[in-house]
Order: sequence, then C-alpha cells, then structure tokens
Amino acid sequence: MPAPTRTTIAPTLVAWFTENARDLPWRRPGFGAWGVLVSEFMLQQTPVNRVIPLLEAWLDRWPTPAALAAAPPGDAVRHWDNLGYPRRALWLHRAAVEITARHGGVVPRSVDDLLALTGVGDYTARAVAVFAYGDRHPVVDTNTRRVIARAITGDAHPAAAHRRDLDAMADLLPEDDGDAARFNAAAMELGAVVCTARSPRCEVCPIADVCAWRAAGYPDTADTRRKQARYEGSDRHARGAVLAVLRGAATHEASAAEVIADWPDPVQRDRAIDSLVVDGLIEAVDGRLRLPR
DNA sequence: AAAACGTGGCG
DNA sequence: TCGCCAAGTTT
Repeated sequence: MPAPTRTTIAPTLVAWFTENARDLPWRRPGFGAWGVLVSEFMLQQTPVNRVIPLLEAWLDRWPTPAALAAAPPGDAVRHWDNLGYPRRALWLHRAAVEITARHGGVVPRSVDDLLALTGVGDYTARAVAVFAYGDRHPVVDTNTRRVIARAITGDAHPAAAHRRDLDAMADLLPEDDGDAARFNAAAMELGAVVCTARSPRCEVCPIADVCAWRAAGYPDTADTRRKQARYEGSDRHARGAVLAVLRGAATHEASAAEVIADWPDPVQRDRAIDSLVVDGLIEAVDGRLRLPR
C-alpha cells in the first residue's frame, strides 16, 4: 500500500468535504474576515458547539474591529462569558485596536501582518488568510495533525506540534487556491467528525483504504502529549471563580475579601486575584475589584 | 521549550 | 466518578 500523496488524498478528501461539510456560521458565503477572525479566536481550544451562540452575539454587538476597539476591554472579557481562556478576549480586543490603528479597520490579508496581531499564531494567521481571503497556505490545527499522523505517518497520535507540520501539509496541498482551501478545511473536518482522538469512525472514513495507520493494524503509538493538570482546586479554577463573580456581578464591584469569600484557600485566592490583575483581566481600584475599563 | 492558561461534555 | 479532550498562543 503506497503512502498517500498529494494526488491521492486531496481530491478524495475535498470530494468528501463537499458532500459532508457541516453547516457552520463561518462557512456561510460572505461571513467576512472579521467574523472569521473572531471565530478562530473563539475556537482556540474550545469546541464548535460552545462557540456558535457566543460568536453570533459577539458579532451582533461588535460588527467591525473598530466597534470592538472602541469598547472597554472589560466589556470584551464580560461578553466572552464562559468560553474559557478569557485572556483570548483581551487579545482579541487588542487585535481589534491594532487592526483599527494599523490597517484602517480592515482585517489584514497577509500572513505576516496577521501574525503580528496580538493572540494570532501560526494556525489563526493562516486560517484567516485561507478561509477569509482564499489564499493558498497550509493550515494546521490539532485535527489536521492527527489526520496526517494516522493517514500518512501511521501513528495513532501526532508528535508534539512543530513548525515542520506546516511543511508536511504544504506538500499535500493542491495547486489551485480554492482546492487548497477546501483541502485545508476537509482535513480539519475529517479530524473533527471522523478521525477523532478517542473513537475514530474508520467505517465511514473516505481515505480508510490508503490510511497508513489502518494498514499497519492500528498500532497504539505512544501519546507524547503532556497530561492536562487537574482543574479542580487549581489556580486556574480560582481565577475562573473570581472572574465569574466579577463578570456576573458586573454592575457592582467586590473587594478582594468578598469575591469567592468561601474559597477554601485564601492564599490561593489572593494569588489568583494578583495574577488576574497582572494579566489585565481585572483591575483593583481603591481596594475594589472590577473588569478593566 | 515546557508550563500556564478555562470550561464543560463525553466515554 | 474521573480523566481525556477541544479550530492554540504566549512567555
């Protein structure tokens, strides 16, 4: 069984994607580069179904980068709600300010300009250039990484993320811009709905017949990823609890002793508050805590 | 370059 | 119940 190549895997996946793509907001024609950028921020480490409602509310409130840039950063944190990793809200707000100042309020198109925005890395920059503007770049996320690890390399799990992954994807990319964009989306989609981390559905996989992992008998390659730290009782948990109070009770403010007053570890509580202030996610003014203005 | 960074759902 | 997992980026 030959290893899948550009000529075998891409047309098959693109054809499968054409038939099976989920109807997601950011795939609607004319969704716009701002919408795509916001969606990509929200999708960083956060499942699609949790993003959709918050994305739509966000874009109703702030239809342009300039609109968000004009709002206080605390509003961004508040309306990020419970999406998680709230510093993304701060980064997105900062990116909106940068777009307004440096790019006339238009989300930039070049990967370099996108990479220069706060909170935009290798994945997000190329996702915007490809999915919003139709340019030809490799887009590599955790799904694509897993699909390549299995179908091409024959491993159950991808190695640690590496910039070299971009080269591997670039080698598989069709020549045509549109086909390349669809292939990028198709690889992500396959990883998201078929070639999933825990229970791959090989019986419906369009490339099962050329999959190196399947051909090798599904070897259980070692998973090299680091385990996630326990959340319950962690500093992250404490930070999340503080922020949840200040988000919900946004109209009034709280003192350090009042927020999560029943938190079992006051030292940890204070450490959480201090780190949130350092990160700019909250402000302490006259001993009162609040979201930043 | 390893660790930090939220939150909720699913097996 | 509990650990894994989710369209990553930053320091």
